[in-house]
This record gives sequence, structure tokens and C-alpha cells, in this order.
Amino acid sequence: MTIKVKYKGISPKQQKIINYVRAFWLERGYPPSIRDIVSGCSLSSTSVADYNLKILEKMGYLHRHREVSRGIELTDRNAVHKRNIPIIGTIAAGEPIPVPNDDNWDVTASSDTIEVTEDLVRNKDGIYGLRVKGSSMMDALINDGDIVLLQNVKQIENGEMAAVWLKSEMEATLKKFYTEAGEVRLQPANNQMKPLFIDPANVEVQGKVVAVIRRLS
Amino acid sequence: MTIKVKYKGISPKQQKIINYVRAFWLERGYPPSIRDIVSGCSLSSTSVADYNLKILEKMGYLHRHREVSRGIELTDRNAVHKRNIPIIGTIAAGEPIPVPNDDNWDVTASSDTIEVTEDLVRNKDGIYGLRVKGSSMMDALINDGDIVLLQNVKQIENGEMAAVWLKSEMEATLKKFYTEAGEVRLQPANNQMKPLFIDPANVEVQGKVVAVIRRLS
DNA sequence: TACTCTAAAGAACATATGTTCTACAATTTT
DNA sequence: AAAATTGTAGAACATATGTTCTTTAGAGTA
Repeated sequence: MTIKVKYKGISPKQQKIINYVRAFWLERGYPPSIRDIVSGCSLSSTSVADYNLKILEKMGYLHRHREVSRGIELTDRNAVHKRNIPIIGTIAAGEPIPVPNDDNWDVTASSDTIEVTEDLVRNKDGIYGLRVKGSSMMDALINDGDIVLLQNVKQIENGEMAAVWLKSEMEATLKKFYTEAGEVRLQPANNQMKPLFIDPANVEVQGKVVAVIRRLS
Repeated sequence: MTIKVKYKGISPKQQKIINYVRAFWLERGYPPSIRDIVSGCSLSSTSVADYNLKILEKMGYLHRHREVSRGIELTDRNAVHKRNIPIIGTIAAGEPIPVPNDDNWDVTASSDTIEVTEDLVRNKDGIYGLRVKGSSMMDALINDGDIVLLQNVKQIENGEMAAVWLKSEMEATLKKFYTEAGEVRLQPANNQMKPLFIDPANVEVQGKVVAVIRRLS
């Protein structure tokens, strides 16, 4: 199905072209070449296509990548804002929390990623995911198999949920984080459970929990 | 939300290639050329890329259009589509579970929606969302403010998580559902908690839990 | 009319890019 | 060990494709 949009300030020919590009792209999964446009829009020459594409680009309807075959990118007004978040490892009670680095940070190289809509991680940089292993995070209301999205931050504000590594206990955990009078209070998400009071030197904050995603069935 | 699966039966190199193709496509709006793949995946020759692409095509991971520049089309399983899920109300212990109807079903009219990528709710019809109010669902590892995605189903399979309304108790709850010898067993997601045994006549299954999304900070 | 500007034709060109071939290394199978 | 299969390298080739140039036609304007 092709959705035709009415565009302002452009000729019928240009309107035809932009609709053709969109339809082609939706149907085939890659953009049309200049000559595809020529035949698809019954144009007489590649230069006519080029001429009109230049105008459309200047008006902001699309972006062309120079010298790239089929390098037409629609500036999509109904663009889906999505982000590929690399899942760099698993988090489990007895294992160190994987820390993002240049290697696993590369989304294109990462074998495992989760794609989320932008509003889940709005405006935030340094987001990565961990797959939860085991049921040790139940006090954080997080189950085996859940995916936790973390943000790589230097500082945690009081009350935020953090992924912390307890050095002497050699344990990873997810807790609400509070600094209080020379010590750190770690509070389970389930408020009815008792907090943990720890020596700050024993705590390594590895990230801030931004979201949790659980898929069932 | 798209979760990239570990692909079976293909080499790490092929896995890297397919991820690269998808990332490239998502980011730039058009597919990569063979030589883009060569440099992006640190391959040594175009023929290596070609060789592996042929295998990936044979295995159905992508489709190549012969003699077409950048004519790589990702198979549907890799395509990312988004869905707007209407959030038709809240779910709380003491309140009836809102039931979808023609009115609140209309995504365009619904005041509140959540946008998710297709494979979180893959192939499923009748998906709607409820915002969790209160902390009564903690035994399901679900917190105040979480969003629960439900599917409007007639039948629940044993072991699936269901949103049920307990008539005489006038209570909504989320539990794993089992029918057993003339009664219904409702098991909290936290397996260490005790199950509930209920007369089937007292149970109204309102929906099947498909996913849980928790946003923090 | 003459001038300007926009749009179109068609051809020619440069190169980006898919394809293929041969040789060889690495791995697995016999 | 020998053979077969699988994967890698590099180059060469054919062509798909973006770019540019010149010429021409129409439309509006002074």
C-alpha cells in the first residue's frame, strides 16, 4: 500500500518523484536509482530526475549522498525514532557486571542488541543493556531473562536505581542508591524489604538503571 | 523493541555482516554496498563479502537483487516495524481490569499510547496496555508505574501469565495460570511464593500478559 | 523583440559497485 | 596422508549509476 502525501510548493512532477521514491523504498527495501525514477515516473532523462531531485533536496524533502548509488534518504516526517542498544553481557549475582568499552560499544559489531523506541531512553547517551541471569534480582522486581537498560554515568543521584558491585561480597546487585552520613544505603525496589548499609569504599557503581523490559510467552 | 537473536548455523563473520547490514540500513536509510561491508566488517576482499552474502541469502536471512547496487533486502524477520499500543487504563488490586472495546481500541483516538517495536508483540493482535497502580503486583515482580502489555485472548494456556479478576474478592491480579483437577491454580511469578487455589467460576481471565516495561528516573 | 529564467533532452563521462575467475590456505572428512 | 570441502585473496571485468555539459524549448518580463 502506498500512502500519497500532499506536498506544498513543489511541482506535480516532484510530487510524483517523492511518492515514487517512498513507495519504491517501502516495497523493495532499498532506494531507487536515478534511472529507476526516470522509468518509474516516465521522465525523459536522467538529468531531469537529477534536476528535480536537487530541488527536492534543497527544499528538505530528502537527502542525497553524493556519488553513492541509490543514496537517496527520505527525510521522513513520520520517522520512527529508534535506538539500537548493545547488549554487552549478562548480569548475575555472583558475576562482575560487564562494563562498556570501545569494543562492545559498537552497535554494528555487537552481536546482540535490543532496539528500543527513543522515548524509553530519551536524550540519554551511553546506554547499554544487560540480560539478567538467575533470580537474585527479585528484590529489585527483576526476573530471570529480563533485560535491564543501564546508563554509563559518573554520578548517581540519591534515590536512583543503580547497578552496583559489592567488592568484598563479590556480588552484583540492583538497588536504589542513597549516600548518607559516611555510608551508602542500598534500598531494594520493594520498599518493604530491608535496606543494606555499606561502606562507600566497598561499593562500585557501574551504571544507572534506566529501564527494564520483560518479554513473556 | 527488537531483540537481535543469536543466529543459528552461521559463522561469527556472517553474524557480523548481517548485523552490520541492518545497522547501516537503519542509520543511513539505504543498504550498504559490498565494499561498505568489506570495510565495515573488516573483511579482506569483496569476494569474501559476496561469498558470505550468498550463504546468508541461501539461509533466508536476506535477499539480494542481482546486478543492483546496494540491492540487499533484509528478510522480514529482521525488519523493524513499530506499533502504537493503546493504554486503555490502569490496573490496581481493588479495581476491575479495564476491558478493551471499540472505543478505546482506536489508537488514533486514544489519548495515551506506548510505541513499541513490532517483535515485542510479534504477530499478535488485540494488544493493549495497562498502567500499574500501587504495589499490589509485586508478587508478579511488577511495580507501581510499570506498563503491562496484555493480549485480548479467549483461552489461556497453562503456565502463561494472565490478568485475572477474582469475582468474590473483587480483586485484580497478575498470576501464572494453571487449570488443575477442577480448580484453578494461580502462581506468582516469584516461584517462592505460595500459589492460590480458586474455584474456576470465581475467575475471569481478562488477558494474557505479553510484556512488561518499566521506565525509571 | 530581446532578455532572462526555468525546465527538459540527450549524450558523454567517471566511477561506484556487483560479478567472476584463479590461486591458495585452512579445515574437515575419508 | 590424501582428498574434499570450506573459506580467503586479489585482481580483472562488465555494468549500473551518479554527474556534468551542451543544446533547445517554453514562459514570463522589460
